[in-house]
Amino acid sequence: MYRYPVTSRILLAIDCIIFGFDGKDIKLLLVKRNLEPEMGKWSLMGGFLREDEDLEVGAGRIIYDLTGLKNIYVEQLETFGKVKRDPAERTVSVVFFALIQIEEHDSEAVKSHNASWISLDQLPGLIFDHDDMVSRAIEHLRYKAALHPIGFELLPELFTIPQLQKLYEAIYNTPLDRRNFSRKLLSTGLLIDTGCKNSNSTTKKATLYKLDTIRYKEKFHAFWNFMPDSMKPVKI
Amino acid sequence: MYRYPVTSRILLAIDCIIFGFDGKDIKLLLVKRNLEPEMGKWSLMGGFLREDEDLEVGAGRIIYDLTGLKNIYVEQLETFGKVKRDPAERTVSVVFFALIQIEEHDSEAVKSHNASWISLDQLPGLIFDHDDMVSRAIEHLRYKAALHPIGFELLPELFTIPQLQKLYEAIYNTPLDRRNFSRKLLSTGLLIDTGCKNSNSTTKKATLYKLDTIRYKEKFHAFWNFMPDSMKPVKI
DNA sequence: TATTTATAGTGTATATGTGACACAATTAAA
DNA sequence: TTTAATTGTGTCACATATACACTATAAATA
Repeated sequence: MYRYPVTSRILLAIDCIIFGFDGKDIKLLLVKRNLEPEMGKWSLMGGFLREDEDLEVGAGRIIYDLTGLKNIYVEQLETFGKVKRDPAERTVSVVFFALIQIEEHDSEAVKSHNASWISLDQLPGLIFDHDDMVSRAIEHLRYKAALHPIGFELLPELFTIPQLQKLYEAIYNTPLDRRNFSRKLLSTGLLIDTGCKNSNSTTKKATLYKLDTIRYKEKFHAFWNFMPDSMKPVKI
Repeated sequence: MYRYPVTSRILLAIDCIIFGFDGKDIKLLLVKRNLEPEMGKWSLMGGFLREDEDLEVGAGRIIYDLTGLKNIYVEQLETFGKVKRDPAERTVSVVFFALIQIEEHDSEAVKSHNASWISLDQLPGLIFDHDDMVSRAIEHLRYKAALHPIGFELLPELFTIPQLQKLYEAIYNTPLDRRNFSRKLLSTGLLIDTGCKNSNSTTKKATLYKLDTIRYKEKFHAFWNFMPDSMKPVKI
């Protein structure tokens, strides 16, 4: 078989930005790096692409390894390839963006990888260009959440409207009007009233909804302009 | 210096999707491939990433080589990495998305590369997964043009509102109402009336505008919801 | 048992933006 | 000078967004 007459072949890494929401804060799953260089410092969860592996498969493997979860929301974000980004050797990193339901993760696996959930406002400095990757991912989260109903990916299967509101307030770091938020959300037709009530609450119990997964797919592009203009994503 | 103990290093390609607009149709700059495999077939313009080269620099080099243009609108689109995407050898391709002013390109350079401008509705089948790359790029163009004022990148420095309208009609493949289009455009405050008139027209001459580049940067995120909902990007 | 406190749920008036549509103005060719 | 093609501007009805106030529920407490 023909092989290209080009000398330089490059190491390909995959790094994963894994978002979760604990009901109050948006969090990232970060690990203490267990290999040189920069061993012991905080970084994104990553790994090297295998020869027999598609990119998304590699990302799925890395995420499964750390969280025990499959079939979650993952998209490719951007590829970082500055010549000097990794001091050891030239490495190009394809960065993936994942949203998970934080309750579902396998805490044993997380512990064994020396990983932790860390709030966005308490992020430590990360190795290499991982800070840039995170900035880009937060920008993308804000962008995408204003246009498409991806917020649900961060919530449990059953959720209340106040929970959803707290999520959006966390994403955009801004208070929202309860009444307008509720009306706008319900008008999307994406929520199904389960009839049940939230039992956690100490006062009036909120209605539990679930996502209408059929309409979710239909309406994935019809969620535009969900956030007010003043909240439109701006680089941070 | 430390080097990672991983065996597989991979060939990294860059492919560029270059859009132009001739006043009537959106066009892509495609080349007849001059190396094996698939020599002689249509493909995107591409090349291999050099060892000493950042990704964007590589993309800039490839685009400059073909068009003679620098400082144009380029963004990274997506990285394609299916194991079998290139039959010769595993190659991961980082795809870039470029918008150029079609009048400005160096037609000698284009000719010497066996390249042609081809309308979106007359695209030939392309090699490998380049068709997928193009689909993704068209989707991205529609998405982005509805949210950000990038259409200007495809027009000459001086342009008329009817020209701009034809551009958006071409992007979304739909007729738009002249009056509403004009009102919406002017309300962005991005256009500066040059006082001049278009001389090409055979009937009433349209006013020539130029882009307010300062407001362009300020308003890059404030262009949301520009297209009607019915035109929101849908996968093709 | 009544009251208090915290949170959830619904309604309305006003302003703003959008889409549909009609008419006047300009230019060159017939 | 009439005609045909294209550009520029105005208006009305309707939908949507925002700001804001009141009612309902549940648990703790007086």
